[in-house]
Amino acid sequence: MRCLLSSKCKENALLAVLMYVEMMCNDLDLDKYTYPLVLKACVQLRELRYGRFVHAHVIKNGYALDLYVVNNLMRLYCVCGCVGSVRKVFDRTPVRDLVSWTILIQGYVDNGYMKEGVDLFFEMIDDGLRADERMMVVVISACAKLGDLKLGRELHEYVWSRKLNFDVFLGNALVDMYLKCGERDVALDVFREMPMRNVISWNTLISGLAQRREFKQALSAFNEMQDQGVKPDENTLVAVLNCCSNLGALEVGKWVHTYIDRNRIRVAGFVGNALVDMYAKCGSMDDALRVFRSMSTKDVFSYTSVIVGLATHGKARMALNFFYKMLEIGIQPNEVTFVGVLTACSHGGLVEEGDKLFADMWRVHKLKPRIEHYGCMVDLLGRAGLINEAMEFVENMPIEPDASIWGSILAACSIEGKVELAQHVTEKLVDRESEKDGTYILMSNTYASVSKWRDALEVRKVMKRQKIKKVPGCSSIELDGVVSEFRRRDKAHPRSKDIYAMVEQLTLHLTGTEALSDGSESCMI
DNA sequence: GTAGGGTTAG
Repeated sequence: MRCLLSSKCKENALLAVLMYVEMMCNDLDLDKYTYPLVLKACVQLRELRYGRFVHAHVIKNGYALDLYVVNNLMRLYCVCGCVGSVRKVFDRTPVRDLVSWTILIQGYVDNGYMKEGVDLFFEMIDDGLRADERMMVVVISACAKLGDLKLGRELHEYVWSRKLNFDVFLGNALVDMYLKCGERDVALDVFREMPMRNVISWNTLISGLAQRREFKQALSAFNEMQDQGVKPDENTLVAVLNCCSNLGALEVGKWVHTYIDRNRIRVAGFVGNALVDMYAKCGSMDDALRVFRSMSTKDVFSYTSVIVGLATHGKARMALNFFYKMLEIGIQPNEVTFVGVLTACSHGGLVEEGDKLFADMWRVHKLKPRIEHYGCMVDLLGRAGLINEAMEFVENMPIEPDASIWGSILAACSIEGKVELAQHVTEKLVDRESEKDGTYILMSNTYASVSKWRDALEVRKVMKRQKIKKVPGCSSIELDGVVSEFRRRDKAHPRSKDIYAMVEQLTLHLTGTEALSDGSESCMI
C-alpha cells in the first residue's frame, strides 16, 4: 500500500482503497500503520464516503487516540471541505501536536475561513506551543488572502524572533503576502534576499505584479527569470500572456506562443484560452481564431474570449454566430459571455437582437443581469440614437444605476447634442461623486458638440475651481519586446523629441492640420 | 502537515 501511494497517482490510490476493501472482506484487521495509509489514499482521491467508513472503523478498533491516525483523518476532512468534522476530530483528541494544529488551521484556511484560521493560530501560541516553518507558511498565506498588512508584519516578526529557517516555502509565502498587502517594495526585498528560489517563487512574483496591474514590471520579472535560466511552467506562461493582453504586447505574446509550440505544451485549457485572449486583445483576431480552432477542447472561457474579441473588433454578426454555435454544442454561457454578446449588438447596431438576448439571459439561461449588462443595454440604445428609450430603460431598472450607466447616457447625449438632458444627468452625477473627471468632460463635450463653446469653457472653469483634474489617459506600444507607455504631454521617453516630431509628421500627413508641439491633439478640452 | 497559479467585463 505504501508503494502504491508513493507514486501520487490516482489509479494507484484507488488500488490502495480496493486493497483495504479486500482486507475487510477477508476479516483482516488493520493496525495503526495501515489506517493512515488508507486515509492517505482517500485524501488523494478526495473520497469522503470510504473515509467516513474508515473513521467509524478506527473508532471501533480503538485507534481514535493515535495521533498519526487522527491527523490523517483530519487531513481527509480538510481536503473534502468538511471543516466541522475537522474541528470535531480535533476537539475529541486529548493529545495534539503541532501537526494537528497545522492541519486544523489549514482546514479553515483552505475552505475560506481565513480569519478563523488566524485566530486559532494565536490560540495555539497562547497555549504555549511554538510554531514551526510549515505552520507559519499556512498562516502567512492566510494573511495574504486577507490582505491584512498589520497581521503580516506581526507574523514576519515572529519568523525573525524565532529564527525560523528562511526556506523557499516561507520565502514564497512572504513574497505573496507582501504583494497582496500592497507592499511591493518589501516583497521585492524579500524576494532578492531569498537564499533559494524555484519556479513558484517567480510565478508568485509575476502574477502578484500582474494582479497589481503592474504588467510591465511583471514582464521584466519574466525576463529576469529567463536570464537566470529558470524554466517557466504553464502557470508562468498564462500569467505572462495575461500581461501581454493588458499591454497589447503582441511580440512578447507571439514569443510565448512559439515557446509553447517548441516545448510541445498542449494548447488547451488555461494556456489555450490565455493565447486566444492575448491575440484578440492585441488586435490579431485572425490569430485568435486560428488558435481557437486548433484547440481540442473548448470551454465557456474559450468561447467568451472569442466573442468579446470579435465584438470589440466590430464583427458583431460573427460574434453572435459563435454564441449560437456555443449554445448548439451545449456549452452554457455565463455573465461575461453576455457582456460580449450585448457589446456585439451595441457595436453592430442590432437593437432588436440585443433586446431579445438580454431577455433570454434570465428567461432561458437563468443568469441574473448585472449592472454591466444594464450598462450594455443603455449603450446599445444610446448608440442607436434612441436616447428617450435609453432613459426609460434606466428609469425602469430594478437596480440603482451607477456612474457608468449615466456615463453611457451622457456619451449618447454628447453624440446627439442633447444639452438639456445632459445637464439634468450631470447634476445627478455631480451630487453623487463630485471628484469624477469624466462627468465634466462629457458635459463639456456635449456643449461643444452643439457649438456652445462658452458653456463648454464654463464647465472647464468649474473643474479648475473645484480642483478636479482630468486623469490622463495612457497608451502603450511595444517595440522589440520593450513596452513603452505614453501619457499626454509626456516627455519621459529617452527619444521623446523624435517621437513628437514623428507624431507631427503623421498628423500633418493624415489630416493636413498641425499637431500641437506638446503632443496633445487639438481636441475639445 | 508547507508556497504561486488563473484565462472572460463598454
